[in-house]
Amino acid sequence: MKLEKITKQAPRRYEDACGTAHALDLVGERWALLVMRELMLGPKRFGDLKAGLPGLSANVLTQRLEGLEAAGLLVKRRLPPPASVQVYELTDWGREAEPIVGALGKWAARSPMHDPTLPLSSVSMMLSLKTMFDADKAGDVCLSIGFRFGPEEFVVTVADGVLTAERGVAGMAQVVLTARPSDVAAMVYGFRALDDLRASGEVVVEGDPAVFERFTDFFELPPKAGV
Amino acid sequence: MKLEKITKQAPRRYEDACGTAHALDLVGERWALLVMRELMLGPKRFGDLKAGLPGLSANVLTQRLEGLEAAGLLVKRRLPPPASVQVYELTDWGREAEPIVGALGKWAARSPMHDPTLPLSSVSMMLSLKTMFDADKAGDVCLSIGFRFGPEEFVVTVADGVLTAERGVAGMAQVVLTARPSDVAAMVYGFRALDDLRASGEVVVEGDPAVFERFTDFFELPPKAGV
DNA sequence: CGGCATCCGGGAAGATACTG
DNA sequence: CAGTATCTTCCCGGATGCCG
Repeated sequence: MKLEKITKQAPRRYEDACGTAHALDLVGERWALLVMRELMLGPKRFGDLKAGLPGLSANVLTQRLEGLEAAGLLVKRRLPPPASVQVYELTDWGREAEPIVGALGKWAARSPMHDPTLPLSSVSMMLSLKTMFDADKAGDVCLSIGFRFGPEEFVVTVADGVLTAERGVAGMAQVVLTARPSDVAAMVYGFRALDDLRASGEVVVEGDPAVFERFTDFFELPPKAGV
Repeated sequence: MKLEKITKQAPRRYEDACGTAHALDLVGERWALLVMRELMLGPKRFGDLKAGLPGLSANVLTQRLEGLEAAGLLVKRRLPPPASVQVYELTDWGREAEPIVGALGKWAARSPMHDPTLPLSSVSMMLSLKTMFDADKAGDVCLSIGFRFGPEEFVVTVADGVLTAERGVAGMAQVVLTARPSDVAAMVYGFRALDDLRASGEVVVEGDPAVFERFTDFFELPPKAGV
């Protein structure tokens, strides 16, 4: 007897013509924007999404995926054989929210109660690099760094004052780091030294470590607000 | 016997170093960002905030104001005599969220289910003008429009491809409109003609109506996504 | 009237267990 | 692995009432 599904009452909305209010109708529910964040660097499977969002339970993830799909922000797609696996992928419009996600992150980094030492997902680490990159500090330096986070690999390149971060084969880069995302954050934002983390075995470097240390100079956390 | 306040359990947080997640810790609760929106053009009183946010109940507004104050995004201030009235005012850091609020609005305006004919507050109307202004369309035109929304007055100026919108004395402008915010939106975004709304008495113009009609050419809604 | 506390009903979020 | 079903907890929204 589970045919009480007829109700399907409309989701709660701000009845407001303001675009900001409508944005919150679309992505204002808890976890929704973080689900989009996890998809910003490419499609993901249900389980990988859940793994990147500790604290999010499966039923809520299902609801958010349904809502975001209904809004036209993502699509459920089946990868071609031999993978034949179901993934969730942002639409073009969904991807257009990336600068907003980045701007939110940069803005909130000024919060006195922001704790940058908490764990974070590999995708948010990569997006953080894109957001906090300072082109002036980089000048015309040209370099590439590969990151291995367990089975996930990313390549970050800096050239002509532009930083790009994408999924790719880490081994293609000048230097390759094998680390946890939070350790990369600690090094890039100056909380821990590379040598320190290499000594404890938490970070493994293939290639010239000096290239990565140069790379970390391109980033700086913004000053805290108020205080 | 109301000393059961000891609980005070910590607010629910995403335990995530990602700046975006922390932004949602700060302003991710329902209504929080819209409360900030209402304060973007200057301090407001409790009752005026509530009036600008239909559907928001007083107890929830109290909670949001407490949360935003604890986060350092706004301060509760008492106006000097003879007003001697309590108002809520964004901090500098809080005001820095304005481009994010604007970007969210512009992004969400592309939603197929966005209904720009719903009512909206005077503040969101003014912010909408700032966000959707197209400098290329304006060229080097120079003009000023005054808006009267009941007791609230705003002045919008366009000069050298820059639009500013602030509280001020509407009568100082070249043209003054007395209207509801949603009627201004209808004209600016091309759903209704000025003459039409003047004929029905919903909009009153002091000064040259042609100046306002020129003004409306500087705005256009973005194309809908997907479809 | 403005600001805040209290109580209540409904619904969303969170945790766990279960199924194909 | 990819969800669904169920239960509990908590938040949201509305109403009421107190107090300055």
